Amino acid sequence: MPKDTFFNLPDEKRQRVIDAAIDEFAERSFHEARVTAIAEGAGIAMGSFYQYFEDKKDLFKYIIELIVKEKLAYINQDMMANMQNYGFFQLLREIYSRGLRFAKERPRLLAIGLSLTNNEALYHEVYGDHVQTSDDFFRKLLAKGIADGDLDPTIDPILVARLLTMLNYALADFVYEDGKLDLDDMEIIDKMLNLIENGIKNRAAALGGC
Amino acid sequence: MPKDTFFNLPDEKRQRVIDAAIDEFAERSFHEARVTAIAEGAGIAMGSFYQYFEDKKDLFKYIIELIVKEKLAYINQDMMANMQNYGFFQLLREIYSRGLRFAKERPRLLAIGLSLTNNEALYHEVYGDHVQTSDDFFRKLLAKGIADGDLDPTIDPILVARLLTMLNYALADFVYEDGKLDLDDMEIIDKMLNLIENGIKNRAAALGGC
Amino acid sequence: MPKDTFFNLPDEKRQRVIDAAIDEFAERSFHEARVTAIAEGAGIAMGSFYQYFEDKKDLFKYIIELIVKEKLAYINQDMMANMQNYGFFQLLREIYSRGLRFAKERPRLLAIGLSLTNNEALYHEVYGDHVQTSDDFFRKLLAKGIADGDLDPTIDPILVARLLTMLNYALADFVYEDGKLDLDDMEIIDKMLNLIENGIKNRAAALGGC
Amino acid sequence: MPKDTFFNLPDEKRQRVIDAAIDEFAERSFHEARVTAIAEGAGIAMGSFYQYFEDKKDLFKYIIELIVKEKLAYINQDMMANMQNYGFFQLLREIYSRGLRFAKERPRLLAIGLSLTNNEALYHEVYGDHVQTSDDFFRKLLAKGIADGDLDPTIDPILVARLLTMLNYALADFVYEDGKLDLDDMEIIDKMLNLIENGIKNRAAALGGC
DNA sequence: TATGAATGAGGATTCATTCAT
DNA sequence: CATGAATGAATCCTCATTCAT
Repeated sequence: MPKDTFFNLPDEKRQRVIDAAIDEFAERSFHEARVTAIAEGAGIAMGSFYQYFEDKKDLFKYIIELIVKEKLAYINQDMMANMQNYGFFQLLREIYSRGLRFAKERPRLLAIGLSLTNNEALYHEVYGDHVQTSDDFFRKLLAKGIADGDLDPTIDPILVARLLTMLNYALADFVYEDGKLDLDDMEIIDKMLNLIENGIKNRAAALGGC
Repeated sequence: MPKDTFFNLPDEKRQRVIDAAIDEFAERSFHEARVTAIAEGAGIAMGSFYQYFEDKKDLFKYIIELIVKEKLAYINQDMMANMQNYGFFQLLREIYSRGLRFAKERPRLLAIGLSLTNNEALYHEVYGDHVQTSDDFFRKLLAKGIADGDLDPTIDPILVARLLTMLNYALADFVYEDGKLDLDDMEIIDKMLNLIENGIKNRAAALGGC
Repeated sequence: MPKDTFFNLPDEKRQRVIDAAIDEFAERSFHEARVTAIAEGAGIAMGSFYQYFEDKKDLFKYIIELIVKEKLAYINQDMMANMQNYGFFQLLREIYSRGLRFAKERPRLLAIGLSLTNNEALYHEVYGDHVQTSDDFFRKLLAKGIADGDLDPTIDPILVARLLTMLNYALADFVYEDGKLDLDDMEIIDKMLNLIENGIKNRAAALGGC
Repeated sequence: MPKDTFFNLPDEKRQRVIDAAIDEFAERSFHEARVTAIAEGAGIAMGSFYQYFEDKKDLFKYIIELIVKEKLAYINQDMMANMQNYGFFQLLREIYSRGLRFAKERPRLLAIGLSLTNNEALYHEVYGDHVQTSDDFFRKLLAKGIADGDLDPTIDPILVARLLTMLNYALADFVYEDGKLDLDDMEIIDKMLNLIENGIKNRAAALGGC
């Protein structure tokens, strides 16, 4: 947790530090990121850095926290608060499209987040054990979907929750790789939702006799 | 490419070096990994390391090569060679189950591989541009599946190929997180294949009138 | 170019660093010179060295720059500015005597300069291509001497310029070898100038019949 | 002094070692020269090197010895043995032209020799104190020249001997810098001898009334 | 609180020389 | 004698963090 001195900083200066940190952490892994580069990027003295933060990790955790907050801001809070009024696929579509927008509009934040997922030790240090997983959220969503009769009741919610999480990352990755895919955003999402809904089996053939 | 001196080493010693390297690279990213730790872990002098390898990257590339070879050894070469005799889902099941076995039996190798996918610069240095992607493979498989009438011909093969790749990673991740899931291997795979095949929609309800 | 931190140092400390560097570079070639020895000699931490300089070469270039400046300070700027008022041999005498004084008073600086002339690669890195050679200067001087009628117009200015440069080095060498010669400075110079002027032929005999 | 094992080597192999050493020492200073490069260049094992030589310096001294011998071979022994039959300038011309030929035909040997002159410590270790100087030789030559009436008896033989030595180096340098001068060899030498003989003063003017 | 210099613990790499076979 | 692997001291350089003002 940053020191009080950091929060007492004039907004503009505090923001400069945050921006410099995001720049550096987006570019390099936590270990490779250099405190000097951040201080220089923010236009503050090295010594000041340690007036504001315990150490490099302290800043990093703070940045991750900001990213999580920012990510949440992308979610349609209103819709989430009134989940019960929406169908499962409607909600899923909303979640994915907001996630994709975040990825496109905040690519550096996304990069930092992704890099964190690849450093298990650091990940646990940042999130502790109460790993507020995206899995948890999807599990609830799935439970609701089954209860509402939208979903096949025989699916394994734990497995599917994980897959939905992974597919969310997959979407982000498409963006991160910058346009490997030539579809516009909603088209990708709708195709993906269709797959999730119906799978890839050639149903026409299978249902031929129907 | 390691120097001849390395390949002339007695098997036991060479293996010690490889093991020490795998230990270190599984634990830390390429940048964080310490040559000293590897040398110490292998019980050789620092100087010896540089008799065997050009530099740290030289060793790393070699280890990656070993991992790729090892991974290939897990694949059912016979089945792949006779692809045309098998159905799409049969092949996919085989691929996933072999991949999962590799992940369970060689978790450290998997970890190194995953960490490499997160360092784009290094990744390209190791693989060059001829990156024989898993995507490519799945695209061919999908084309065959559509041609054979196994798959819905309206799916987007590029998107689906990517999703199949991601799901493969997802499987590995389950294992890497060590038993978060309480299903046995084939059960996971079959459930996953079922989802891929049929999606998660409540078909019973939908087809009620049929 | 040293970093600002170096120039912001208290004079005394900065001078200590410079002295330690001169000591080391006078004793050992650029490659042999040890940064640690310089840091230790200056009483600073290894890390500080790299706060002041980019790297070893950065310091070396700076020292060379100082030497050049110092050498220039030995030259009679006034006389050089008013070259046209002096005869060729008068100017040459001045140049040689000033050069000799520099060599005697700053032997370590001389040693560094001489050692640089023996590392062609480094030399070019330090001076680039605009190598303001001593040859160039002597060529101009010779042209003037011929125009003024002081010099035999049939001499080859390029060759002679080079020889005058070499003789300048020869003078420095006498000094560097510490008193191999028992003449006092001006006597050496006058003898040398006499040789340059008249050669070593026994003119008395040759002109006997005149 | 190389060990007996070295001298017992088949000629061809011994020569390979010598050539490899000359290559390396011509390219890099003594300190920078790598024993490994020499061993590799000669096609011998590292261990063998130390069967032949005490250490790197041992080989270096030996190479210097060879160079001195080779240099002597360039001198017209016959003429030197019968010095008394030749005039001073005749002998000087011979010495310089032979020296120049050596420089042109054995540039790598020359390079090694020159580099040695720039490492005083090493120089003394190689030659000890009995520095068989070229100076000594020229002094004798000058004494003879004066006795014969060829030279101005008022010159300082010690100074002039040194200058003649330096001019010899100057010649070598011209060659080493590869054709900075567009004169053919004998022309350079004759011009140089003329300068040494007569100096550069405009004698025509001075002797106008004669 | 701000500053920026000082510190020193690493870490990669080189290479002469020794050693075991 | 030949071989070539083994060794480890030396050296440059980086950078998080501390300190003094």
